[in-house]
Amino acid sequence: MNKFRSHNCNEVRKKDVGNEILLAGWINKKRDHGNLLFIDLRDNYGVTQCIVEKKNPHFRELEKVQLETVININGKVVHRSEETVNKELETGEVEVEIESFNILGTCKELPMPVFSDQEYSEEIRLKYRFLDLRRKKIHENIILRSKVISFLRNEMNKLGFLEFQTPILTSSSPEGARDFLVPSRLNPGKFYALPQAPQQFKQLIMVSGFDKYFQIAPCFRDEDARSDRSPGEFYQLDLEMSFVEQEDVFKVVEKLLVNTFKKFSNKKLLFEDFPKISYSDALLKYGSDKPDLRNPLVIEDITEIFSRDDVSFEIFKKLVKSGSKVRCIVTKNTKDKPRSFFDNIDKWAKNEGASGLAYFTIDKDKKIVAKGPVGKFFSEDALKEIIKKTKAEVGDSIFLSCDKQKELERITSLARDKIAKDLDLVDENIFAFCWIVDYPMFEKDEETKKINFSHNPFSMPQEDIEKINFDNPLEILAYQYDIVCNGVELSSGAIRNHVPELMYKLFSIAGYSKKQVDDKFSGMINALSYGAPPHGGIAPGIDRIVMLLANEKNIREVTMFPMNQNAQDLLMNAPSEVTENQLKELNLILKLKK
RNA sequence: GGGGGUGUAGCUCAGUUGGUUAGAGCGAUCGCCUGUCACGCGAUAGGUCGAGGGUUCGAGUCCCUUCACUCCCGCCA
Repeated sequence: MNKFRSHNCNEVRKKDVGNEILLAGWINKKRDHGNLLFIDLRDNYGVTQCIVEKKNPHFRELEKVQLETVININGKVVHRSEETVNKELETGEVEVEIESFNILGTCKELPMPVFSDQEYSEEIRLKYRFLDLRRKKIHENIILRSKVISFLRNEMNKLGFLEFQTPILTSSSPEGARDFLVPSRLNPGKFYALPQAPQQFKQLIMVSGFDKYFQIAPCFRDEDARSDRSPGEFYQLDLEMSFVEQEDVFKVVEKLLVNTFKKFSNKKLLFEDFPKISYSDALLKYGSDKPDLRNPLVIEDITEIFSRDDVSFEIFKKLVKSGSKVRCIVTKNTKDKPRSFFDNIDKWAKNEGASGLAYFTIDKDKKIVAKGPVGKFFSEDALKEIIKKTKAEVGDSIFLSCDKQKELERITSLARDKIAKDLDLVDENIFAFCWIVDYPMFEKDEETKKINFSHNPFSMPQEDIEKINFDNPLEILAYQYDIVCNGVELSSGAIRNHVPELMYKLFSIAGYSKKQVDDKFSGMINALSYGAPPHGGIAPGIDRIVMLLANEKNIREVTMFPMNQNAQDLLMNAPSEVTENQLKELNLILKLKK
């Protein structure tokens, strides 16, 4: 037995009654009855109630000890009387009669309470993260994170994947996010970049013949934060496999995620075989490439209805003539919803920058009619056509929006969420996974009209090289895929392009010369010329997986030491200024914007 | 870079139409209390109302500027 403790704070049970024990931990809570003092002692494992009476010579001293002071006590384990058993506590049938104690770590007046369910500002939580992390919920989240990572690592090992580390100081790449740069002392004027992902390294590992690789990989991207996106750094379960097709990757990852989510959550999985939705379908049916499939609402395109002569909705008809589209969302059996339900949604849409959401409800007397402000614009035949197209029924309502495709996707996607929320259609108690597949290789920047890679420039186009129509680059689809769960993008992956000539060709479409490709991707393009196996992989985001499992809406709740929105670490005071000498060694001169 | 929200005691918050000395709970300090588990009771201390400027006889409250935190857009192969 060591000098601090014989048991942890969640171990003592009835069987220990009568024994002298040593406990160590933080003072979670005191209840001082004047002649009787209760002390809840807390550690990583739990809480044990300790008790001391006035006759004990240490009583006065213990009464004065601050909360969150670290002490150890020795004392005798005793039964609690039946009325005083605490069922909330695993150790609640017993308590420890303190005989003596030591203060191991004193505690000043707390800037924020530890034992409290109150919420605190991020600022104080991050500044005193070590206190925040003592609190039950986040403490458990971080433990969950550890367990999830161990589990993933173990599963990967079982599947025959080898874990390798890849460099943290590497080279800047032209595609993708902004890099974090590190100046090189030995190479004046040159910079390393922190890896945005070990993308090129994992491909090199495949070219090196290792067959199956994984890593719990830190990734660094200098982009602005969101609630589900830490500034600076995050972790991926990075994996890559040789001699695989898309389906082989799917099989591995699907099973891995199903096992993980079943093990660490009680929520139901809506699909154990993840549905595969093409990128273009996703944008049509959900307005987004990260649809929340818990939401049953689906968007339908009914543009063609507005070229009919028996539809007199002139505003939409005019817009359609000039290239806009009309899409709609059908809500089941909403004919008895009050006017305010519809008007609120219309008002909400206007607030979101749309021109509003038109709506009508399908009803039937002798014939099918549309009720609502725009109902009168549709003939019975037109309504029948809409019903056929959207599978709507009498009693359903239809919300319509008309705009240019991109804006229309944006607003219908938001409307889908909003309407589902108002109608309470989303079951919070399930996980709905899906694959988004068939991403286009390229996209057009609407402003510059330039063709860019839409996702990963190293992805393999789907056609045979000879059949690819390079004159229509926007039509080229790639073996590129995402996993989405409950509307959260969890991973991105691809079958990689391992053919150098094809790589040069694709980069040339995005405006890179052969020389630029050779310069920027020298390691990889060179490696591909010396016997590269076909290979592919994916990289599920660990922080987001844990966020979903912990039922949290913010990534900082599952990150031990996160930075704030301005990418500052308030605890360690980073980033910070450096000395003149450090700058000089690095051949740097600061020229700050005023 | 842009838009929204928030900012009052150590912490969480209230503060009316602009009106006397800015309040509560928790925490801290002191006192009382032998069965609590959010113990209870009493008292005390604790405030640049984020900062600066303006309007006004008078500003926590209205206006302008600015800062911090946060959410969103842009960005995130």
